[in-house]
Amino acid sequence: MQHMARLPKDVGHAIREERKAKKLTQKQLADLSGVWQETISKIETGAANAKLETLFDLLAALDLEITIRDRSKISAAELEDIF
Amino acid sequence: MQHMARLPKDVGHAIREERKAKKLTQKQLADLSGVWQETISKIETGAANAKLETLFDLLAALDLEITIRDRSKISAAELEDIF
DNA sequence: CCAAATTATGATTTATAATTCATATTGACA
DNA sequence: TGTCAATATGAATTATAAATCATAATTTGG
Repeated sequence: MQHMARLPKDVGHAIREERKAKKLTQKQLADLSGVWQETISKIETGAANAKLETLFDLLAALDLEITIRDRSKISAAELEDIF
Repeated sequence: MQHMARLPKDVGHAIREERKAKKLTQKQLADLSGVWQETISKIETGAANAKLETLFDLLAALDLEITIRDRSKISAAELEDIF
């Protein structure tokens, strides 16, 4: 799955979905990433405005990365249909 | 162009390239985004670990967005060749 | 090469994220 | 529905990003 994000809360949603897809609890992700469970909770619920380093720590633990691109590009949903 | 990012400094490089591609100075981007020129400089040179809100302010001003996806997906370079 | 524009750096202050601890709330399921 | 696991919340402290100002260094065009 691919997640488009334009606001911090979009990132929280993506993290939560990917964590659940990998069947991890917040505590397990905390142990894998070095980020506290409480911090993960706040990021996932949108109550936080994380730093990039924190985000990348979480993405690395979930084997994810981000790409930066024009908003006009083909949508994630369309890409999913192709690949 | 599409930029893959796994570390904060990758984000700085992407911002700088996209700003230059759009022929904007740091000051102009500052005025567009509400982020200070000094802050943009520090992010672009990798001397900063920005917050998500700051990143999204810059991306919006540059008409960019991010996507979050598995690291194993087809590479940005390959996608570029297709679209 | 000079001058102006652009970018970078450093210090200080202010705002806020992350950590830490404690505990409350919610969710899963026997 | 009672219990344990999982998640959320809140307070206090610590760490650090952003804002702000000043100015130095670098780049660019004439």
